[in-house]
Amino acid sequence: MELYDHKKIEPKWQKTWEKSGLYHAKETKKPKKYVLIEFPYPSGEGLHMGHLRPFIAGDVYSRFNRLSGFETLYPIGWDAFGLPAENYAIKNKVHPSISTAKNIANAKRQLMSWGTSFDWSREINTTDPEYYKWTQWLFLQFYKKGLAYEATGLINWCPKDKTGLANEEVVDGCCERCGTPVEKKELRQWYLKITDYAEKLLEGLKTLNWPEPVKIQQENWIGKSEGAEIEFEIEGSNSKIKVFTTRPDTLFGATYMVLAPEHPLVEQITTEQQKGMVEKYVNETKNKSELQRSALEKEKTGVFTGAFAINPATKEKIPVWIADYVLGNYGTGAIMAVPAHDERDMEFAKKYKLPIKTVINEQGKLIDSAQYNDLDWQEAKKKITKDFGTSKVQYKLRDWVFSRQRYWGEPIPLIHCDKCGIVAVPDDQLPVKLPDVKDYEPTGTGESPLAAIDSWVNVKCPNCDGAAKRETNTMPQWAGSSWYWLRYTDPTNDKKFADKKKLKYWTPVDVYFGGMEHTTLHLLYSRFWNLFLYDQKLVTTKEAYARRVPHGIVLASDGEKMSKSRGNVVNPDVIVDQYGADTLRMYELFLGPHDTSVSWNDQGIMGVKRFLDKVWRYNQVFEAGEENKEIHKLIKKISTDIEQFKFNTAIAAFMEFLNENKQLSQANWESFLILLAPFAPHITEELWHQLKHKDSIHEQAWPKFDEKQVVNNTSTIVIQVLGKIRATLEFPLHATQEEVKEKAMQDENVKKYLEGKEIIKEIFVKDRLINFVVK
RNA sequence: GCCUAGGUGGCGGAACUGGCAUACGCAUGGGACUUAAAAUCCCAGGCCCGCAAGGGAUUGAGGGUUCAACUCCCUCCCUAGGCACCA
Repeated sequence: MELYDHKKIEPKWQKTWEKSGLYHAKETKKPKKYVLIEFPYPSGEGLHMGHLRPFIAGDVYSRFNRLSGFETLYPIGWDAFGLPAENYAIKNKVHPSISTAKNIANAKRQLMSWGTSFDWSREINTTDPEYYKWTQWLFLQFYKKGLAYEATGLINWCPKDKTGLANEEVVDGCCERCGTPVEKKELRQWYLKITDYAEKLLEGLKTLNWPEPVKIQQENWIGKSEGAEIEFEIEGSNSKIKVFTTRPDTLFGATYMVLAPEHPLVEQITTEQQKGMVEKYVNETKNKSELQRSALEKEKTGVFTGAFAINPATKEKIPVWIADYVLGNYGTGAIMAVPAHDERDMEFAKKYKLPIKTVINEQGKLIDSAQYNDLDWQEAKKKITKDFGTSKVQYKLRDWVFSRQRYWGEPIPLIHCDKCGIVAVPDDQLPVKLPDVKDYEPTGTGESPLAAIDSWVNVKCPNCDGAAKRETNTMPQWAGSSWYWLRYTDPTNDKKFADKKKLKYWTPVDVYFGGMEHTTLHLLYSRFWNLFLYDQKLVTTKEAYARRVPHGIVLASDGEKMSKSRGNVVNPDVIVDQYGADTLRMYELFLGPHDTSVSWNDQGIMGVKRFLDKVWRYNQVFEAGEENKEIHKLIKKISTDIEQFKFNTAIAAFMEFLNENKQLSQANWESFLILLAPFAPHITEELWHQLKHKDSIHEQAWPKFDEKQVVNNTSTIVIQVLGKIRATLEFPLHATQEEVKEKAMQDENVKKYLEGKEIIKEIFVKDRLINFVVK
């Protein structure tokens, strides 16, 4: 008997499928399914086990839907702009487009070798000018609606390398490459006004079929809070300090104020005497990250400015401090501190011996608050807001820094003209192509390497024809991924980013597989783009992704993250070579539940390999037996498990079925193979053809089950005495309490525990158990 | 620090809406086949006591609710993801 030779059979079918265009999606009369995975970044190391998880899950789901009669779109592309390619270019003087093309070819080979059913006819690449033309065009729509604006912002700055650094390149506050302590540098930046969409982003969440934790995390990230803005006068100054507070009802308990060190009033109000200390403190915090500032919870620090404000309620003089636990970019950058009712304020007040005044009692009623005494705090919140301030809704969400001082990104398609100001590049001049450069080295000024290319920078103003300069910032990597699923519906259109009819057929994405780590950034950013485009009537659905299926990361066998430096990376190529793609696919799914992180370990892979060998042998010696009702249970189990993305238990069910059913009818066996086809597409296709079929197994109809065949006709009932199991007995389905009790009483072991006891209570759960409570 | 999730045999994991904890797989032990090995097939145990029948304990730790808790509640410990320039 011939053994299953994956090295021969798998590539054979991969070629056949590619040639026949089996997985190409078309706009048809059939109902559609749009299955999406987060498109990969083509790194030099190739795809790893982490990519396998969502890609195979998406593949199984897509194949299942095709078999179930849906026109199914499962597209793929490359999110290819980004930091590693640029850093590689600096080091090795290789143009990023060359290293990227090489990496894409390798990753594509890997994806093919896994037997994935991507529609390669729709492949896209964010670094392709035909693609980023539309990324630029879409950016201009934001710009034209006033949702893109310029402002200064702080970047990480390495004073030795004279270059800006990404957060990832900063290790323990120092430059990753040279170890120099990183400073902050103020630079001109472009922002997208995502905060304008805070409310819509929140509203939309309610309509989505997403896991609750993902929704909650986005909700908390947006961080809506309702409160009041209150102004405090400064003694001996015309300026006022404006604060935002969610608890205006505690105004009478505000015993001091705190400004963020970067607050614009700091310089103005600091007294001569305190000046030295304040400046020192401001400089120290400048180079702390926000994380450090809020993490150093235990050691809160601050300095007194020497100035006093007037509490508008009590008219008392209260000191104004600065402290880095107040952040400049949240609220107004200043707080009224109420130590009695806020933990952080309390800690700070204790440390610096500031007064603490309780204004709300245990029943939630106001005390020591003049005419508001005895009011419930919620009632008081309304009244005090009205009397001393204005009500205000505040979000934690901040506007999105949309520029990078780097080469390998989409140029921002704007032109600076002395006469006309900022002018958008006209549509017919898009794309603004990235020029070829010889040097990727940083300019030393913090500007993008593009700024050094005079021939590219100097242009005529599209408005007045006068001398003008191009914007030299590029977009962040997020840009290309903020709309890519729309392009898949119409990837070669050169008139529009996508045809509306095609958008209408395919969108929204039905299921989006992706990592938990993308919850608050990519997932929120791309929802924002879609909501905006919907308002511009450019797309046909409000929300981009109807359903989100997060997955856990694949850890190494030591439970740590796979990484080159730890030397624990498992290369999928090796597994494909040794065991075959079908084994790799099934083992990866069998490792554990889709949404939790799993540890890869090579040992268990033999179990799956043995199972597939068993399937192979079963087919070789196949002799038709009798119809078996067990297949109905299996069809139901596999169908519901795939729909719930419980792939590991589906595979267990396949194994159990084959262990227990040594004989099957021809029809039952063929059903089994079709059920298995989404998981192990190669071996099932081969066996299907061995059974003398001419067409592909992946074009068959998903088997149906008969609900009547699924139910058992007996039930195993557990007999408990005082909650402890003393026997398990078989009964016909739906046995009554009397029947169960009667038989249970005859059981020797049960008798032993009932002897001499009085039954004071019986709990009976139909077809499950009976519990005798005795005294 | 803040937001989100998780902790079950030697290992990966299963368990409906509170109702037989440990399905399935790995590893382990025994047996069959074989000159032998591999492959394959069959069986077993899982922590403690017992030859066995059986009994007891057990789902990160401690407490609570319940006839009944992996599941619900409280406190604590540990791990993972995110924290806005990695994507």
